[in-house]
Amino acid sequence: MCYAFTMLSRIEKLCAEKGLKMTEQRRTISRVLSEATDHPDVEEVYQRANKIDHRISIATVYRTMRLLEDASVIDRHDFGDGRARYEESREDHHHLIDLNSGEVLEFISHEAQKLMEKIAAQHGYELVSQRFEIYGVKKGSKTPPSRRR
Amino acid sequence: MCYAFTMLSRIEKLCAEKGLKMTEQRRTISRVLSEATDHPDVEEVYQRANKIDHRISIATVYRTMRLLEDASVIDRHDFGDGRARYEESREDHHHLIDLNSGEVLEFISHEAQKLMEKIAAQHGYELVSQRFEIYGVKKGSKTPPSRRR
DNA sequence: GTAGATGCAAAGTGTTTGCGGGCGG
DNA sequence: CCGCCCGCAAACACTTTGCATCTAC
Repeated sequence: MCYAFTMLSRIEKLCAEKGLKMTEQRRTISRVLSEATDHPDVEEVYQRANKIDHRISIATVYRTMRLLEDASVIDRHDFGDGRARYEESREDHHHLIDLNSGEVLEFISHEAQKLMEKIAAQHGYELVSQRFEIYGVKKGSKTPPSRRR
Repeated sequence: MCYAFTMLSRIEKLCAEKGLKMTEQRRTISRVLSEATDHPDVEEVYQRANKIDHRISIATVYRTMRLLEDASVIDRHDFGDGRARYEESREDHHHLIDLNSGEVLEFISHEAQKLMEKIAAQHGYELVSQRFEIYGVKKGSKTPPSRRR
């Protein structure tokens, strides 16, 4: 239940580190993000934040998302639909995108992690980030439709 | 040496299949694409095509890229810089993106391929496409800089 | 009190599209 | 010659930004 506490400590840590102000808008957006279990886009975050506090503009959402992303508090993803999707940062998980429903499933694969590091090393590179995404349709379903914005 | 032949046969096959016209513009764009060894974006393809035949507009490049992509003649990628990058379709290779130079290295990994199929299957999905990308910096180099458009 | 945050609307970017004219089959 | 294709410019979707105002510290 200590969502609020958990979330605040994380954000406050960020603000302390970077000397940022903890405004009402940032608090609201942070709350929305820490309560989300999906991968909302900016518009969606904006809608949810607006329900809580309608004095919030989409420009602020964009600015705050970038802020939190730069601080590594959230991760930005691009699942191929032309806009950014976000989630609180966590380690070691990847995504399986259902091309029919747009639903995003998460999975963990240590194998993948090790494989990436190995390949990076083989090429003389240091792994900074990676993308390991699977796009598929439920077994037995028909149309492997055309994605796209 | 038979670049033109190889390329034409591919495109002509596509045109035959889909009943499309082989216009001068499409021929030029196809030639540019089959000669490329990198992963040009639309602007770059446009520049190269324009050098060969300046009666070509960027709108046509966009339309042709989509056409070829839909026909699975080329693959579209998104390496996180906000625009689409293309290459002739080939199987089983993935990308390592140098975050400092933007350079894209290719590598093959059967392990990755098998891993993806396994994971998709485990979740009851049929693998349609995947993304296996490594973003890194050369070992020993400093700034793991900020990407972004 | 002041640096930094916000809201608003305008500007940017990459991409798509409606339309009249042009060209390949 | 007919229908698909092209160039042009306007429209789009998402994101960023300049400026005046407001607010957390």
